[in-house]
Amino acid sequence: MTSDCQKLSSVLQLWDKSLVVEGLRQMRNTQTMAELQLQSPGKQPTIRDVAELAGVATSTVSRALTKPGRVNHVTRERIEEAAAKLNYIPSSQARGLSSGRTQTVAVLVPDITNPFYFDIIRGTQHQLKAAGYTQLLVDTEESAEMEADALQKMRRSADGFILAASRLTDEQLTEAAAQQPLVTINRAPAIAPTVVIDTPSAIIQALEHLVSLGHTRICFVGGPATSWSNAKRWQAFQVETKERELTTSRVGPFAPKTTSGAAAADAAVHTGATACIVFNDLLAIGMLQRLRERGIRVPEDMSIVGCDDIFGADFCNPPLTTMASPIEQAGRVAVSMLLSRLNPQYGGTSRRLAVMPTHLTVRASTGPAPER
Amino acid sequence: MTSDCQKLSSVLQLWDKSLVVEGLRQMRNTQTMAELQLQSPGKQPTIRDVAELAGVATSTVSRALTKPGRVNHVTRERIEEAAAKLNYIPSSQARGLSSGRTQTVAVLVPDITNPFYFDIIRGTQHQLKAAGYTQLLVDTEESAEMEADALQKMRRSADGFILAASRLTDEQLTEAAAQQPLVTINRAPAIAPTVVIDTPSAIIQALEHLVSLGHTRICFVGGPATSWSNAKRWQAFQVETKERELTTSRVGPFAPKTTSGAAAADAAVHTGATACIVFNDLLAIGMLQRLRERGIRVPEDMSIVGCDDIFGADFCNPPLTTMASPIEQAGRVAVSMLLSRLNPQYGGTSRRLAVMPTHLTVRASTGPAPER
DNA sequence: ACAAGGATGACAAGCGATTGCCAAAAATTG
DNA sequence: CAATTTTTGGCAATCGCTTGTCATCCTTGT
Repeated sequence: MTSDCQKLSSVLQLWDKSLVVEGLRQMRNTQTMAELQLQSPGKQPTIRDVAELAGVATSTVSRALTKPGRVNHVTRERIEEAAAKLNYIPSSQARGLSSGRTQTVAVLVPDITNPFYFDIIRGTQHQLKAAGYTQLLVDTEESAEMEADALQKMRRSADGFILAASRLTDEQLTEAAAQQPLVTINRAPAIAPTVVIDTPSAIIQALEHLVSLGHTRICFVGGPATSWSNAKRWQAFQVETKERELTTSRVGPFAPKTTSGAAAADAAVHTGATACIVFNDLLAIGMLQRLRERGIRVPEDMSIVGCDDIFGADFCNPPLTTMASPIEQAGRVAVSMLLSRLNPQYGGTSRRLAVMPTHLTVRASTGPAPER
Repeated sequence: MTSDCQKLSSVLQLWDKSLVVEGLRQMRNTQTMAELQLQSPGKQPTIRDVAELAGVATSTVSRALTKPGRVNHVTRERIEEAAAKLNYIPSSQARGLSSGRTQTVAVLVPDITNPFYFDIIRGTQHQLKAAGYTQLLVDTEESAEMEADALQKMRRSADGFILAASRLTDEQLTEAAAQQPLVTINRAPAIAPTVVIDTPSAIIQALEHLVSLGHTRICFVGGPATSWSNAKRWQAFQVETKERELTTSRVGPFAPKTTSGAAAADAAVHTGATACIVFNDLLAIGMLQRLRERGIRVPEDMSIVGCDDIFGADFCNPPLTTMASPIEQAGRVAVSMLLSRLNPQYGGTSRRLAVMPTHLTVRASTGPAPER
């Protein structure tokens, strides 16, 4: 992959002249440590080792460590001490095998590189870790097939699933929800509990904002055809623009990536609209770039409203007016909905639907409609 | 979290008037399906079910599915057919228990929300999936302690580790490397195999670029104190600026976030430098914002060079000149280095060091030095 | 046609935990 | 102080799969 020796040595020289020597020295170290490890037979301490050291049965160790109260206070301390001394960590594999639960939740997102999902991932990650669960991140690459596949393949290895912006059909989703506990994000009309982001209401806010700036010809720049939120946003857009007697147009579908922005911008300009409501910020940012290239000024000639308020929306040029919502929190709520289903004993009232509020964040990409 | 009923219903109305009904209907569906499932005793088909259906022993099923060639061609087909019919998925738990390998690799990054790591994550994810491994993402929140902790806690559940920009001390790292297979990214002087991004050479390119633009007073804006790459970049900066007899200054350390950009910008301006080489793009973008607020023009009054070429570097204002490198590829290479260690049979020559090339991407944040 | 050898598949012993069941010990009660 | 209840901790059976060992069967060579 990289041309090696020559480049390497010059680089090393610059970085750390003693690297190679250092490496060798430490190599030797390892050797020694590895040997030390091999003295003890099975490398990792098992529950048996702990039991032996503490002078109890393995079952007692297991209970001491998982069922507080089931074991005498003082015995437990002795066990914990032994466990600590051996640096014992229970094998999640073995634990999962016998208990049937993996303490793992899989989070499926259409595209890891989309900053929108970053926030969701961060939210789920936090919440899951707090509950002692492990998160399994899966990138489904915008493909319903991969999504269904992952759902199948991992049904044994995850206790539950969180589907962000699922691309599955309603039937697939219903079926999947019957097979395993799952919570969706931004996908409401399904059997599964859902966290939705209230973008329709955001659309209203955006439209009012644009109307107040004097815009009358507004274009809806659509996202992926299979996206449920896209459909809902379009629906809200239609209803609201009709009420307000605005002239509308629609272009798309476009992939939710900055690279699709060029085509989207050109199409939008072609409609003659003076303002666009764009499926998401990624696309909107791409449009901004293209409009700038074409010499179309934002917001003087064209106003742009994005959606999601992702990383970057505040520092692009011009900064993007966008429909913001607590995405990270959506992730957290999704997790707690899922966990309350997985552990009905703890979980309080497990809701079937959570609606995350949205608000319009006005920045510099929207302005008064151009005079005609 | 959200005010419920009222808002909910209004939202539902807008979205899907039949949602509730729909929900109930599907609820019933599930009930039925769940019942169906309960008819078969153990819910998920096991290897035994497959063996029975195919008329062979479980061991044969196991071999047919994992050791191609060990089982007769025709028997295998029969088994595969049976497995497919039952929709059998082996339990990774059980498999791991007996085989001792989890087919899982943990990737530790200091901050999931940093776009730099996004690319790494994407790279590792791809490569791991291709090799049939599962990726476990861990956010260590820039903390050496959490990192060490995760390394301990997960040593049973992961076959190997990839540490991106590890915050561990050399001793900790050496110890960790002795305990389990691990590959580091951007952390060379350690026992473990490493993928480094050749930023020192990028620093040279950046300096040459700035010099060619007439800059003589250059400021190094430092990142986290515990960051190895930061140290190396500073080192390269020092060496190269001395050779070129430039006037230098250094500010920092700053957290690698846009929010730290304000302080960084103010400090940099205070040094009187006309150009900055900034630890990373995140910080640089933050500085850009602050400089703009303060009316300091970029690049007319001050040139800025970032590092990493992250998402956003191309559309911030002005677009950022930055030291780019194939980050995603770095992730991929790290994975293949790790896997070649985990599976010595396949793996070819397992390198101990891979150096990723860098190049300067010049955009609009650098320009001629201001006249004095 | 028979012995040697390789291919094939079954048996059974784990892997490291959990957990139902039960007996011994301790605490409570009358 | 005996009887009863409650704790406490051990035994052993699983969980679902892998793998070492070994018997069987089918090829071959002679």
